[in-house]
Parts: sequence; C-alpha cells; structure tokens
Amino acid sequence: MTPPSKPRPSAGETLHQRIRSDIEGRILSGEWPPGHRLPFEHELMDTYSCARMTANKALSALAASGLVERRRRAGSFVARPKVHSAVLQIPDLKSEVENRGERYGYELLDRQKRGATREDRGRLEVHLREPVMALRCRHDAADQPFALEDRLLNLKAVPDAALQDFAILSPSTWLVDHVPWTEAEHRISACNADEVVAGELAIEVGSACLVIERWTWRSGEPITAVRFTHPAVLYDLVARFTPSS
Amino acid sequence: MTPPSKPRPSAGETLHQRIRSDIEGRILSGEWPPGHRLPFEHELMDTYSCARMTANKALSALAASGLVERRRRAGSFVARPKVHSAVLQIPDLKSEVENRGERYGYELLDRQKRGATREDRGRLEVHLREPVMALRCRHDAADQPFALEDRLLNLKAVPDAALQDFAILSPSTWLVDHVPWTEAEHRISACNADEVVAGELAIEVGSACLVIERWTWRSGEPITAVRFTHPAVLYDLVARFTPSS
DNA sequence: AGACCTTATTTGTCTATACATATTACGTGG
DNA sequence: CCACGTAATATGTATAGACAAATAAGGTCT
Repeated sequence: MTPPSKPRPSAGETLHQRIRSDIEGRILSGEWPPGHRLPFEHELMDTYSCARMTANKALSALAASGLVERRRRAGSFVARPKVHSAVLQIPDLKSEVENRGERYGYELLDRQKRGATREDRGRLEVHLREPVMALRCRHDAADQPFALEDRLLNLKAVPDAALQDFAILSPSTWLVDHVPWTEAEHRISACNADEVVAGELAIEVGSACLVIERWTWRSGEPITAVRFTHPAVLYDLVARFTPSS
Repeated sequence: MTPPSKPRPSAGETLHQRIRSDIEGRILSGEWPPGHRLPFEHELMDTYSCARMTANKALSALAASGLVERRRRAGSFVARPKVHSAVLQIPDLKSEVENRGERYGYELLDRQKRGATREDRGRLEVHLREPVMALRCRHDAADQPFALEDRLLNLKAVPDAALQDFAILSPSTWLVDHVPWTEAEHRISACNADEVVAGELAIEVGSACLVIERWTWRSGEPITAVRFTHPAVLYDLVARFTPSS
C-alpha cells in the first residue's frame, strides 16, 4: 500500500482521523472495491509510523460506520452495502414550520382521558382500562392545515401529562422537553384522505397523504403512539447520507 | 396498525460497554436529566477500577452517539436532543421481497439512451445533450406489482451502464454491486396514482402511493436519480432508533 | 469594575505493551 | 480422503503513562 496520497486541506486532523479518511477515500473512489482486504493493523502501523491502538481506532470507526467489516484472523474488508441507510431527522413540527419561515399555528381538536379500550390496546401495548389520554390536534403552517396529529399517551408511564390541558402547547412539544425515551420505531406510509381527515386538513376527499407513525418506549415500557397525517402536496420527508459523517 | 414488538436487552458485555450502558441507563431513566454533569473520567476510573482509556472509550462512544456532550476542562454533560433521528434502511427491492418470503419478479418497461433533455437536466444536474439513460421498470412481489422504478442514469459517470440491457437484472441491483457513491439524498412523499401509474401497478386511479426518490453522487458528480412508486397498501418504510446501537 | 494574565483541571490523542479470543491453515493419524 | 488437534495470526480489549489543547476559575493590576 502506498503512503498518504489524499489531499489533506484540514490541518487540524488527528492521526487516526487521517488514517480513516485515507481509507475512506480509497473505498469511495472505487480503488478498493467491496470485498477487498484492506491493510492489517500492523501494516498501517508501519506506513503511518503509529501504535496499533491508533490504527485500531481508525479501523474500528470505519467498522462502526458500516463501511468495512472485520473478521478475526482474516483481516478487514470493504463491506458490500446491501441497503441504503440514511439518517432520518424528524423534527418537532413547530421548529420545522418556523425553519421554513412560516407562521406556526396549533389547535387542539379533542382531548380525552379514559381507560384503555380494546382498540387502544392494539395501538399501545397497555392493559384494558389502564389510564390513557387520546389527543387529536392540528398543526398549521402559514394559516393552512399542515398536519393532523393523533396521539395516544400511556398515563401510567407519563402521569404528569394528565395535568396538561394541551390547549396552547402541543403534546409533541411538551413530550420532547419532559419525557426521555430509549427506543422508538417509525413507520412511514401513504393513504387516501377519508372524509374526516379531508375536512380537518381542508383538502379533497381521496387526496394522497403522507403518514408518519411513531411508537416510543422507555426501557420496554410503552410511552406513546402517534400518527401524523400530512397533505402530500405540503410535506416531504428528507433524509441525507454521507459516509464520512 | 399493530405496534411493533419490544426490543431486547443483550449480554456478554465488555468493561467499556458496561460503563456506557450504565450511564445510558441513568440518562434514559431520567435520573440524569439533560444538562446534568456526569462523572469525570478519573471518577469513573475509581468506581470501575479501570484505566482512563477505558472510561474515555465509553464517554467518547456516548458523545459520538449524541447522547452526551463533552467540553474540555468543564466535563461531560447529558445532551438535549432536539429532533427524533432514526436510521432509515432502504433495502434493495429484490432482497426486501425475498426477505418477506415472497416471489420476486422484475420486468423492464422502457429503456432509452439519449442526450439529456431539458427535463432530464432538472432531475440530474447534467448538461444538455450529455449522454443519459432513462429506465422504467416494475418490481413484483408474489406476482403482484410492488413498485415502479423510474430512473435516470448519468452515462458520463457510469459508462459501463450503457453496455447493460437490464432485461433480467434490475438497474438497482446492478448499481449496488458496481457503482460506489459518496453522498445520497432521499425524499419521501405520497401521491395519487395517475392513469399510467395505476395501469402499471394494477391499482385504482387515485389510490395513494408512497414515493421514495433518491439522488446519488460520487464526489459531487451526479450518478443517478431514481423514483420508486409503491402502492400504499403494500409497502411501508420502517425506521428504528435505539441509542445503544 | 474591567481588562489581562496565570494556573489548574479535564478532555483529546498517542505510545507501548499485554493477554484474550476467534478463526484460518496445517499437519497428523485414522 | 476426512477428522481432529495444534499452531499461527489478526483482531478485541485493557493497562499505564505521557504530552497537548482548551477553558473555567482566580488573582493582579489599572
């Protein structure tokens, strides 16, 4: 392997960062194709005159990012990415709208405290009759309906929520600031607006909507299930991916 | 709309992993709220009887994952996450279908080599009349139309693609194996099927479709732009997030 | 009080070494 | 030829020590 060959404009790079970006460059340029065995740690020690820990740090980081795969006794190999992975940022709607430079509006449509019904149980993994709160509200951007939020909250996990009326502050905003979570899952789909949704979003019956559902847990205990329904014409989800990040 | 099943804990931990998950637990349980200063590296050395490198590794990993923020001379602090971020996995459709245990089918609908038109230029950042390839094809799952793929390829960046007829092998599958990329952007939206799309996907005109668009670059050079259109009833995108991953 | 300098503390990076662990490669005996 | 034990090798994890860089906290001088 030839020593450092890449343009290195960033003077403030540390050694293991430099090793990492050198290797990354070779992989992404196609010089080292998927399956190619990259230098052993002791070879990197020689070419960069560093300790093994330093080479290890670079390779471990590359492995963590999924660009390379490491096998004991065999070596490190350029991974063959089977999936496009990307970091999806799902911001709080209030900041999303304000970042667009538009006026944000919020209206609570419905708020019910109740014992969990059979249907609720299908959404949230709570037991029958345990206390939950069901919320429906609308988020507006530039005085136009932007999203419908349909949320079920587990009051056993978040008792403080029972004290909130959510008339001014949206449940999403309140939750982000008050409730930590450990696991979340998102499901993104599309649907045709039925009469109720079309009415609330001021769109034609049947228009396509983008639906984002999210379930949140804290240490296995369900916290909330929420569904955002956006008019398709007003909202796209954007996800970016760069391997070096 | 059933909620997904809970994630599971793991076993067989190394020391720095244990330190990390201990801290993670305290943060996620709310015991250490956002802004809280967590123990210094030398304090962790004492409580876990380990070297500083080991404590450092744990804290660095937490910082990399975004859960904590570190400042020299000040210490390490629990970070306040502002957005829900999640890793979105967008698999190759062939593997996606086969992982569901269904029969995968592929049909090429149209293939054109041409100089870039004005419209193409809007999709792909190429100059007028530069060689591109436009492809339309259909992916089936269990003999039902599953996705429509509409792709524009920059032949200047990927000249080998001109030799492929894509009659058997889908362009997505070929590209994954042959063309490395450095940046990608995804846009996820919804639309109503027009007559053409409805016909090709064998669904009603007007049914909601989930649309995933992807642009791919290599070192700033555009490689391809692709749009997948899925019948909403057949396909959901799923994204998971656990801080420990 | 405010501007400036000094010091102490904490994190960031790196070296050198050690032993553990997984897995390939090889050689031996059946 | 195959099964099995053994050695070689690359990675995984950890220790202990060193210096560099950033910066919060104090102290001094004006």
